[in-house]
Amino acid sequence: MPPAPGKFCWRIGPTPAKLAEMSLRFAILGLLTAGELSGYEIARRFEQSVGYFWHARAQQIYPELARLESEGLVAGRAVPQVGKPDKRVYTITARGLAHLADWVLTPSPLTLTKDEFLVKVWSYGLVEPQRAIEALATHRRQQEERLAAYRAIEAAFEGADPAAVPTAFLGPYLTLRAGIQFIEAFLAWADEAERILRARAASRPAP
Amino acid sequence: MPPAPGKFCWRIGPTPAKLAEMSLRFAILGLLTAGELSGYEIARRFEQSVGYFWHARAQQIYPELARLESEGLVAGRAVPQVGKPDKRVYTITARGLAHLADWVLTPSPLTLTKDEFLVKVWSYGLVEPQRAIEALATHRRQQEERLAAYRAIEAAFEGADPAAVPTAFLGPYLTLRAGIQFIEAFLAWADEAERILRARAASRPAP
DNA sequence: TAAGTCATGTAATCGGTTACATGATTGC
DNA sequence: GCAATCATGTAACCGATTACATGACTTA
Repeated sequence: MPPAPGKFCWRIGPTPAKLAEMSLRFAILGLLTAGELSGYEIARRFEQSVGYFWHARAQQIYPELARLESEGLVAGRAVPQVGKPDKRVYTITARGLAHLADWVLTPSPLTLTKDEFLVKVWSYGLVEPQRAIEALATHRRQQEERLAAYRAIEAAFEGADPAAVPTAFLGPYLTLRAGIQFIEAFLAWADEAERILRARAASRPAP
Repeated sequence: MPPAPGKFCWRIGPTPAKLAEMSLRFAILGLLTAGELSGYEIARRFEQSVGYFWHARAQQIYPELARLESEGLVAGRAVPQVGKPDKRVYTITARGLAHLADWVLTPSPLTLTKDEFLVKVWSYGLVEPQRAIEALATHRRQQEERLAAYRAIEAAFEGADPAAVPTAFLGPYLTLRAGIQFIEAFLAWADEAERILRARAASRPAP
């Protein structure tokens, strides 16, 4: 017997909230608009530029691809290989494309950020300013490395008029620019924070 | 019988990766450095400014407080109330404070963002520029609202020399500034994106 | 011979959400 | 009478991670 319906809510199937939040399938569909990819290749993309705003491990991708195929949103095809394991590559179907285009225009709630580093910054008052400055510099270096990687990708678009980027590259270009601008904002904030921490280190030397 | 140890890894207890990632307990400890709070009050804080970089629902907070207390990192105290349900308030202990101060200086990996909105932007090439512009504007409005809320909080610090903020408010001030600067970066990006989309809408009118 | 890449998966677990329960008080 | 606020929890579920398994080929 199914669980008894709640006092104020009778439902059949998954909750609307869940249906509205399944970004993984759309991230995969989005990647497939650029062409045929295997699960393995999709996993690689999530480690690169796309990783700035979404990520998934291989173990999540393979079952999701199978689900998408069973729903007719993607079509799989086995590809025999020599010297490498055989693979299965997927193409987005017309239905998949329509499904994605619908979803793209639906409003998104503000992202619920979970930033471990900022949780630490929240308690910077507890530690010696000099130690905080060092921790900040460590994090800054990581962000600078990522910025350099994104700038290298951006160079591929260089010279082209941003307004005339081929349609297939419009989304990738816009999200890349978002990534670059957010990292630059972090660096500007880090400068400000360091100035404040230095002033405190000077006025209250380590005990 | 416990599961047989793997080929390359014998372990006892939770994995190191998990131990290094439990930010919720430290977010709670961080909130308690400002003074005694109940689980309910902590949940409220996660809905406000702290929510910019961490969040948790009440159902997660109550068990975590119990765990923190059993580990001696916080101390709970029952408070009888009239006209309201009784509550239990928690104070951070000396051990909890030391534990938090240690963690604050450990390096953090770059945050693995999951931004549903940017997943949509990735596929903006699929839709009419005019529809994309509208979707962008909707999201922009939400960000502007949040910015206004943060600016109101910032006003409380106004006039004070940022370098001379009381130590207890240093972390909160720095994270608030981070939130403000990230939203401003989003707005600057949204301007750029809108310009690009407008240029495309003009050159290729709706079919 | 050890580590790394290509390629796809299963099993156990965990962190977090949704739904629900309870119950007094205050405001519309 | 209905909804909202204050206050604390349990149970079921799900999305995601960790660990592990397999196996051929390449590079140091």
